Amino acid sequence: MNNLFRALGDRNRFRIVASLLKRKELCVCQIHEWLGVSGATASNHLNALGKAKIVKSRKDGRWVHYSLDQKDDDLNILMKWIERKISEDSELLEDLKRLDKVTSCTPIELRNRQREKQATLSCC
Amino acid sequence: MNNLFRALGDRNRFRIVASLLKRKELCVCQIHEWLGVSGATASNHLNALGKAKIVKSRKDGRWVHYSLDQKDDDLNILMKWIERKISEDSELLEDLKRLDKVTSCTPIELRNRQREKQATLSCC
DNA sequence: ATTGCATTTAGCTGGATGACTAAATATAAG
DNA sequence: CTTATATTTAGTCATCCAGCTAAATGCAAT
Repeated sequence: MNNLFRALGDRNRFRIVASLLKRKELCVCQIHEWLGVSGATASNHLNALGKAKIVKSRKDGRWVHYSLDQKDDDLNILMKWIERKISEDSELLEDLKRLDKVTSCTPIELRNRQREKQATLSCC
Repeated sequence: MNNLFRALGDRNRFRIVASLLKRKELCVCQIHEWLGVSGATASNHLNALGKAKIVKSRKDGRWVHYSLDQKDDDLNILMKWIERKISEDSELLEDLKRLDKVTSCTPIELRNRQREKQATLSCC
């Protein structure tokens, strides 16, 4: 029981949950970039959240996308509670704004753009 | 925000919260006895929960009684959620049964009984 | 005042854990 | 097949923290 709270008690893991409440699905490299920690550390945190049944993963080529695991109804209620608290937390909201910058110019999209516009040589 | 969860993430602090959901008010020595940790450790955990605004204390002579701080409505909602989860957690329920043994023969009551029945010399 | 008990504070220690880098694995693209 | 990239795993290190004991504080009863 307390393991759930332990998983949510780490600042960066909590930020991950907050980001997934906002963006539904994020890959490891996006989270790694947003948190400002190494990819390995991001991966470890996501693994910890997975063991706590808070998130689930989906493999897509060489990327692994994580999202909130919504199988448990009680946990969904808790997540709603957290979501509401976040909406009152200006510091965290500010933090989450920076998430947009990461997701608007993600490695995936970057690669796609590069592939599409290879001839024109335009880049973000 | 995550500090709340961090406070709840420790096994013994979570047990304290569970005990206070069940018994409304407990003194340090009762918690110390039930948790099976030193009085100093119990005191430290209660202090940590106090800083997280989860519990409040009331001084009564040489004893300090702790109870859930119910000033924050959002926190009350979370506590209700926790209470419901506890009611489904057989291991923790079993754990809480042992709390009755402590509270039914607490230092306070023990002292009172000793004082009252000093002549008869009967004791639990 | 002195003694005794409840609690807190201070100081210490071992274990847990979050961070890193490097190496291993997996997959996609050339 | 080779190279490049994403992720995970392994190993290391520094820090945090829960536990302890001992000492200090606060209170009440003798």
